[in-house]
This record gives sequence, structure tokens and C-alpha cells, in this order.
Amino acid sequence: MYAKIIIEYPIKTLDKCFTYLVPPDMVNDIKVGQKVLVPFGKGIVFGIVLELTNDTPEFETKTVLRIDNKDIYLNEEQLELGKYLQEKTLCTLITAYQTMLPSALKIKDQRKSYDKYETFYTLNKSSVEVDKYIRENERRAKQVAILNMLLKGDVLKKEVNSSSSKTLEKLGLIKEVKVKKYRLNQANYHLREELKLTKEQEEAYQKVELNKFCTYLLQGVTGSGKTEVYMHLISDVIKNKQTAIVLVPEISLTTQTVKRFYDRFGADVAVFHSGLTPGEKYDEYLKIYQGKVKIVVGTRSSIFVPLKNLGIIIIDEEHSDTYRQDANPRYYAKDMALFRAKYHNCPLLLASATPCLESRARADKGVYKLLKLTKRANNMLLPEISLVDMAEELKHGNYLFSKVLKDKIAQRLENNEQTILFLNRRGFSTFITCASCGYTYKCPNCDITLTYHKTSNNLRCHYCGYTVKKDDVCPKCHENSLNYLGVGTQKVEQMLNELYKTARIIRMDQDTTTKKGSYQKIIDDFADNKYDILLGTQMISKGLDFKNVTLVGIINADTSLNLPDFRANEKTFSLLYQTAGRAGRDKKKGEVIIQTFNPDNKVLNLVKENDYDKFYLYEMNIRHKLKYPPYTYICLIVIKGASYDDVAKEAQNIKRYLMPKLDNKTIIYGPTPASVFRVNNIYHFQITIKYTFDDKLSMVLKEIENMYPTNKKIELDITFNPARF
DNA sequence: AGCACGCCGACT
DNA sequence: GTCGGCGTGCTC
Repeated sequence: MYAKIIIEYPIKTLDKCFTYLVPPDMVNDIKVGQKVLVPFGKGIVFGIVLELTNDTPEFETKTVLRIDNKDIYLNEEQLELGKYLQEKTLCTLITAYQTMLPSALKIKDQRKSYDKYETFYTLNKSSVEVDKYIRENERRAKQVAILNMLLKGDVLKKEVNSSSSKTLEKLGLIKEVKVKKYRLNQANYHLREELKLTKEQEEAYQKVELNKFCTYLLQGVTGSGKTEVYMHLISDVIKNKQTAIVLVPEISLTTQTVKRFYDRFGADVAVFHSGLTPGEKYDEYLKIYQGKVKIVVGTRSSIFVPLKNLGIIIIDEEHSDTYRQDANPRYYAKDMALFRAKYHNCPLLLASATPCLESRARADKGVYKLLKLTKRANNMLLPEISLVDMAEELKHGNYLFSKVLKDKIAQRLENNEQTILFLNRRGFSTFITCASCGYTYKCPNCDITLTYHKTSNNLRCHYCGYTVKKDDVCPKCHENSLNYLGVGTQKVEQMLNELYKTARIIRMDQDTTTKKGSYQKIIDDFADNKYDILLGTQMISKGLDFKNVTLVGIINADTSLNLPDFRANEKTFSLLYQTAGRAGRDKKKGEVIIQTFNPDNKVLNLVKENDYDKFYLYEMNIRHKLKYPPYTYICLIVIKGASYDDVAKEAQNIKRYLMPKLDNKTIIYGPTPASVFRVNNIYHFQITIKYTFDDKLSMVLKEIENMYPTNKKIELDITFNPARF
């Protein structure tokens, strides 16, 4: 018997099978998907068995040395999924499989075992015999005590370890047993009954057909109770003896959701995310692998968990960027979800208050089934939203806080109600804004914000390469206020403290949430009314549910609007819409104040109207005109290297190579300096490909990748459907 | 990735 | 004349 094996090195030239002889004594044990040790070149490497065959190869073979872990291997679905991942991202197959495994099971991991055991004492004789011994040895109090404990159940050895226990062991009355210990203690939960669905929820729930593949898009306004719909569906799935995956954008931002899953399904739930230690992840993986849990709630990589009999896959906040991995392999969890849902012939449910345009467009075309929740549960009212012109406020000396926002905050303090203030953090790229009127430079061709390049003092569009010189004064208001300074949360916090001396303010940003659990503490404390004002960045916009918050203030709405990204509108709408949704989640109606230098901006006015569908139609129109997704697909090639000249030259070469080989409807932009042009002295250029249909693309890109195999001067990164470019 | 083979420059 | 630079090519 021979085994076809891929080996551990993630190198393009090694991305193929090598054939090894399976020694006779291994024939019964070896399985496809197992990790094995094989001689390779001068050394010994790990590999994964992809195929077993009895055909004798025409060349000399070496022999498989041993199976690394007989019991844990990739099942048939995982092997298929890996191939799909490879196809989708152009990574090596071994990288694909590595990506699917927890680090403890990754091939390079040298540790022998992550298994932990605990030793218990258990009775080794019948209770009758033990009773007899107790009666005959009443004087031996210690021994009797131990035996009495053991009659009630097994006891941890270390709790009773003594000369007495050793004696009992020698007498054969008790014995040691080793039990696998799971690192994660089961979370505390209080099982709760299912809530009754509202009429709308019930309708959505009824429309999802189990045991049949179909993608659904559940579009529900903030507070409409999407989670409750998931629960009911999962409940049915469990009754069918099937399993479920729920993807959430970021565990730490969704603790409230996760808790609800525990409270509803208890020990059937496993949580999977990057915050777990390798050992914890290994344990959770094992539980899933052995079928001990039925529901996995987790972040992006959880889409790979080896649950069998999937009955439903749910992607919560489906518009979130976190479902795209921005390191190799650059996969999109949604693609993987689609594959698995098809494989198991089960529904895939995408859900969001603000679906990404691609999803919503597919729902419009009937590719996805659209389910809508238009009302908040418990008859909560949607908040009232108003825009404030900061250029006007600035004239009256109101910097950072408008008069109306200041007044409203004061009002809440008086009424013992809470306020959330949202500070739109700026991105990593530098763009120029006029501090007095809010003007930003835009590309006339691509309608995106121009990026500032300090060295040449000009502004460039990194989509098409359009360049202009930076003016000394603002071209719109002629003030000398063009700058690229942002405001930090600390500065805002300081100002708040000065404005409201007695208010209890808590800040939540990267600085205050790095410690484990600190995020949760802030959330809990705020929920307990220990603070009046919560000031934060992006991380406060999602999923939080505070009953007493009646005011949400958005300090600087424009920042995300000006991101040099064709999705800037979509991001802004989604962010502001979701943030606004934090207000008025109980009886009291909420209010939202959005501060902006662009009060006439269409997107902001659509946020004000609180109407996703209107925004969708507006934005689709723009996307259509400029040929952006969902009307096209985007593929991004980033060319990286230490030498500016080499990178620029090779980028040109790649473009020249691509031009004649692609479909004539496919458009190639660039090469242009990437939005982040220089990082650690590595220069980045990018080529953008816009296509609607191009069956040659994938093949041509593979050719290009092969043109730079071991060339250390140039590195390529290819991303399909990038989050931004 | 690692390692061998191989063909040109500055050294005891 | 040799030692060693890293470009190229192979690994079942």
C-alpha cells in the first residue's frame, strides 16, 4: 500500500503529493487525513495523508515512519473544505489544513500532548464488600471516612491522598482512575425557557426550511430580536440530533449574546475564539471532535470546527469585516460557510441590521431569501436622530461638543439616565481634512478620499493613481486649516471631565481594554449604573444592550465618511446606524445626536431617517455608476519589497503580463502605491482588478505567483474580495 | 524550507 | 592554485 502525502512546508513548489510506502504493520491503522512522519530530503518532516492506493509508483519511494496521532485526523468534509479554501485563496493546501486546525494540532507543534488528566479514586470492590470492611475496621476512622466518601462517588486523589488511602489501594479496595480534564470550566449559566416569538419573528422563523440548503438574509432593525430567532431554529436543529455553528464578529464584543446561548442551551454550547489559550482551544476542539457539544459559538475560524451533522450555520452581524482574514490565507468565512451548508444540505442564515450591499443585492436577485424584522421587540421605539453642523458650532466656540449635545448630556445627568458617546477613530491612512469646514479631497474618477503623501506633499488616489498637489489653504473655505490631526479618546475624556465635574465617566478604547476581562468589567459596571457616560470607539457600536441609555452622541461622524475606501459610505452608515441603535432599548425613547461638518451629506441624512433600505438604493446607484461591488468583483494584488525600484518595476511587469491574458471586459487599475505605502521600509504597490466574469483570472494569477517563487526581493499578496483596497 | 551542486571573485 | 559567495534546482 502507498500513501500520497503533502508535507509540512508551505511552499508553492512543494504544494503537491509525495508518495510513500506504507509498511505492512501500519496498513490497518493508517487513514486518510492522519498526520504522519516521513523522511524527506535529508530530514524527517510531518505530512498529511491525502490518499491511499495500491498502485505501485514508477519511481523509488521512501517509507512512512509513523502515524503521529492515530485518533485525531481530518475527516472527509475537512479534507474537501481545505481544497476549497486553497482554491478560494490560492494558498498551499498544507496552509489550508493548518488554518483549519487549532494550534495544538497544527503540524509544526512539537509538544507531545496537550491532554490533561486528573486522578480520581474509585471503589474497586462491590459496596457489600466495602460495607463489610467498614464494619470490621471501625477503629480506622480515616480509612472509613475515605470509603464513605467513595461510596457516594469518585473523589479526586489529591483531596484524600494519605497513608490511609495508600493502604486501601494496596488492599485492593480502591483504585486510581485517570480522567481527561478539560481546561475550561463550564461557564455559569441559568437555563431559561424559550421566549415566545413576536409575530414578525415567528414569520421569519417559519420561513427557514431545515434539512435543505438555502441562504437566508435576516435583515432586522436594531433591537428586533434576531438572536431569539436563532435560538428557535437551533432548538429545532438540536431536536433533529443535528448541530449548529453561530459565527459572531468578536467574542469580547458579544458577551451578552454568548451568555444567552449558554442560558438557553447550557452544556451543549462551546465557545471558540482567539482569547483561549492553545490548551483551552485544544480541549474545546476535542469536545467538538468527539461530539460532546452540539453548538459552537465563535469567531471567524470557528467556521472550521469539526461538528458533524450540521443542521444550520448562522452568521451574526454578517456585514462585519472580521469575517475576512487579512493575513494569508485571506479567506472569507462566508465562503466557507456556504461550502459547509451545501455539504450538509442545511440552511445558512446571514443576519444583520445593516447587511453588506453584496448580501442585500443577492437577496434582491433572489439568490438569498430575504427575511425582515421591521419592529423592535417589546414595542421599543426607534431612537430619534438629529444632525448638528459643527462648522456652525465652531463659529460659536464650541469645539468637539455642540451646544445641543452638551445640554442633552446635562439633562441625562439630571434624570439619572445614561449617555454613550462615540468617537469615530481615524484609520491608519492619512487624509487631509479642513478643520473649519470639513472639506476633504476626493478623486474625480473614483469618488474616494485622496491619501496624503508627506514626502511629495501631494494627494493621491490609490485606486487609479490620480495625483494633485496639496493646497496651502482650504480650496473651499480658504482658511488655513488643512490638517490631518485626529482627536483621541483621552482628549475627549479630559474635556468631558471639565464640562461635567460630578459625572462618572468611563472610557473604553484600546488602552483601557487590553487586560483580560477589563472589557467585560466596563460593560458590567456601566450596565449596573456605576457610570453616567460611556465614551468609546468602534467597540461600543455593536450588540450592547443597556436599558438606561437614552442618549447617544456621535462626536465626529465625518471620520469614517472620509476613509479612502469605496465602502466608506457603507461603513459609515452601518456604524452610525448600529451605534444609534444603542439608544432607547427600554421604555424610554432614545435620542441620537450626530455631529458633522457635512450636515448635507446624503449618507448622514439617511442615517437620520433610520432607513437601511433607502440607503441601500442610494448606495447601489453609486456602486453601479462607478462599477464597484456588488456590480463587479474585485481582486487585489499587492506587490511588496524592500527596494522601491524593484517593486515598481515588477508591478509594471505584472500588469503587462496580465493585460493580454484576461477577459477584455476585465479592468486592471494601477500599479499604484498602496494605501499603506511603506511599512517597516517595505514598499507596497497594488494592482486592482475589477471583473464581472473571468474564468481565466484564477489560473493567470497562479501563473504570476509562480513567477516569484523563491525571489526574496518581491512578495505577492493576492486577495479576492478584499475588505478595502 | 533545507540542502547540494555549481560557477565566478579575493585570498593564504 | 583554493575558499566561499549565493543563484538554481530538487526533494517521493
